[in-house]
Amino acid sequence: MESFPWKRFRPARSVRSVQQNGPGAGAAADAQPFRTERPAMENTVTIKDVAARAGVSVGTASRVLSGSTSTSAASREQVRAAAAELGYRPDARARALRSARSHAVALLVSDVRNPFFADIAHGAEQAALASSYVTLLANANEDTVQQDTYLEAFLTQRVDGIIIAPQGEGSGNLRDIEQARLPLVFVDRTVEGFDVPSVTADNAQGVDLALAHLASQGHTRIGFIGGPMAVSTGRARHDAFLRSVARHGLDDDPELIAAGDFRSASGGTAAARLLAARRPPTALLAADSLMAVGALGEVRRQGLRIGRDLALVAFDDIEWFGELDPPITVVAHSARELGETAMRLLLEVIEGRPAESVVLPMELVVRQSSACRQATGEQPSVLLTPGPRPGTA
Amino acid sequence: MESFPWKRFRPARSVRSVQQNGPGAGAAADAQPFRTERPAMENTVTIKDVAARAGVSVGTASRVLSGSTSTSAASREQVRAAAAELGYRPDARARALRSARSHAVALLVSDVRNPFFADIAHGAEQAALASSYVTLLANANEDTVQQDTYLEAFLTQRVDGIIIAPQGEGSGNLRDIEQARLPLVFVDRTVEGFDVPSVTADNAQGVDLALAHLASQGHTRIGFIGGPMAVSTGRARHDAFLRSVARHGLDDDPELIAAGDFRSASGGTAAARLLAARRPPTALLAADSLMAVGALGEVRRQGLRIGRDLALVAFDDIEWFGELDPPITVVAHSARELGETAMRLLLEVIEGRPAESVVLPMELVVRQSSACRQATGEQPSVLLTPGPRPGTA
DNA sequence: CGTTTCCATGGAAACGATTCCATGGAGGAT
DNA sequence: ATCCTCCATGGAATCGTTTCCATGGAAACG
Repeated sequence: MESFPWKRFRPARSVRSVQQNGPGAGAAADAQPFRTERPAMENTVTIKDVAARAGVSVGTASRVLSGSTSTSAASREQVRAAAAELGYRPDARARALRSARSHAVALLVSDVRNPFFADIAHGAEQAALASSYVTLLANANEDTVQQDTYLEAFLTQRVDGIIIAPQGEGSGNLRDIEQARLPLVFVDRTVEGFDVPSVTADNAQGVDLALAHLASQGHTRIGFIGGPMAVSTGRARHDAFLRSVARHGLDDDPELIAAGDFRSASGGTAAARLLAARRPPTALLAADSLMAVGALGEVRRQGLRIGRDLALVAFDDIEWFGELDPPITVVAHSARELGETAMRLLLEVIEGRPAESVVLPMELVVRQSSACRQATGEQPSVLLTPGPRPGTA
Repeated sequence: MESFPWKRFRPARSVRSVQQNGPGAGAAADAQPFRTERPAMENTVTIKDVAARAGVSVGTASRVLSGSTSTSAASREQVRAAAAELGYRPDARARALRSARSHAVALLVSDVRNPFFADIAHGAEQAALASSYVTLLANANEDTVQQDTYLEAFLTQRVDGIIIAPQGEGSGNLRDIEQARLPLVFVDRTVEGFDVPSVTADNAQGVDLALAHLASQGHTRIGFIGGPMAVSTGRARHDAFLRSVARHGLDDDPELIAAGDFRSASGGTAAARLLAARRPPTALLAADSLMAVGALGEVRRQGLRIGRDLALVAFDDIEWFGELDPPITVVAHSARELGETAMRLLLEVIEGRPAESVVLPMELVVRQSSACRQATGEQPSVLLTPGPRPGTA
């Protein structure tokens, strides 16, 4: 496989595919094959070809193309032209192999299908792109084993750095990464005992904002739909809830606490459990948006109306939360900003600059789901007014 | 940088990071730096080290580790042991460089934040993982330029294949990919004139299911919230709508058609436009889930009730669509299956096996948003019954 | 017992880039 | 004019792996 002339010519396609999604009948079963004899990409133009065409050495070609050391205007032009004509595309693998820099970073979230993480991913990805890094986005699927599988893959792919929303305790590979001093940043979640910069939300503040808001509406029995204790945000919000309940002098009935797994179904079951308590809550705080959606459905199924019979506040805002009926009050931080910041931190670490952890403040966005004042409870508070219909900030 | 003994020993961390997300005040400003003098991963164990430790040549070590040709039981054991002890992790880049196979595939969707694509991504990713391929997931952001940027990146990263939900017409890089015969699969969308296997939904059938359902409820004026015409699914659903309207003898008033961009906000404005028509529709069909959510909000803002005053059917099911108020009727295909199938196809193409395009059938899931019979119109149809409250399939 | 076959192995080439090193020439200073 | 400096360049080493080729020895076969 030398620099044969065939590299310059593109052979006409020899076989053709089938069935360009004809709007016809359902399942297609006939098998006109789509063939590719030579599986990988053929027709690769290497820097050697470019150099030959430009009439310079590969060294010079490389210098021009990676724009490092000084080159003459003449050869610069020659090489550029040759590269353009041949449609040269540098091989990132070869480049990375030699220069110990892949310009690829990895982002491992626990579930892309969770809009919160999708936003994080989006933010991080855009930030990476702006610095011309490629992002390998992967999905731990809320599963420690899969998390480890991907970390292993990132390690063998020799990415320049990793952003992770970690599951559980530090797995073996996570330790390896830290010890190998591969640039690593935690986003949204952290793991105890890891010496790694992180971007997180101020969970304590967020819980406090939510409870202060509900307390000011007269609620004293507030149910908490928490996240898994294996995740740092789950723990943090749970602990913050306890402290904040105490601070505001609310009922600290253990029956008012239920745990979910950050997915919508678990929010439903948790809500059911809370509502079945001997003295049910008059307001709910969900530690995550998807669980809030689940709770919303369950509450409605029980014939209660959120925003009238029961107040609901959720963590994490989502684009369409304002479109729900009723629009849901949230304590939120911009997930996109979380992702962007994490990527910024990672790139700084990669470039050897100092990076410090960031804690983003949370913000309360009042919508109609928490418009109801405490009414069903036993302490008859102020007369029930329609409540100031809050703008949908 | 030779095979020095330090490779075996992990130097103690020399500097420490800061601030493990103390729940303290919001913005952290003090700057105890987190330093990484040696940016890339240090401490890399190569196959040479493994070979040396096992007392064999690198050739033998490679043969054992990649398990290709025959090796003696003795050396196999030696090499395995040495690799394990040293914590050897093969360098995927070097491996790919030599063997022209990276075991990485790329998936380019138009917007991860759209739950539909998040599901596709999830399905594809899991399928890839099962065949031990890594997935580079990227986000075209509904933007042709960014799509091209990522395709360029994939090309230089020398991925083994690409799955894409393409934007617009075939961009330059997309053509290059086809001509280079790099394995390529379209998912959900296609591009005219490309000779590439695809996995799509049977849009014509889907539209027809929806309209048949609405027509059977007595609706004759059905508003269509379409997608962008620059996207194949947008065009396909639009055309199918026109045909299906004709087939069922419904009103084909051009005022009943509005176009959005597959994001929730555009669904709201489209709904507003439709409802402002001289003779407004009694039912809406949205070409995408997010636009349906937007429409839902707008309709409610106008004081109408979906499922009572106005029927709504949407394309693409989402986990929490059943949790909305009212639960939304959809014509759906499993997005996860779409992703899985696309990945299966891609892997087949990569391995040189024949692959044929797949058209997945769509299914109607009746929920309450379409429970209302036509009532506001002028032709007094059958007496208004409560309508068979359909199960939430 | 001699010859052929086959298998495991070591050494080296190759993959496609970057980077080091030596060199020749141009230009500036003396 | 001579020397020194510096810049552009070609050639070669290198990154970590796979794969080709040659070889030595054991097994099989006559």
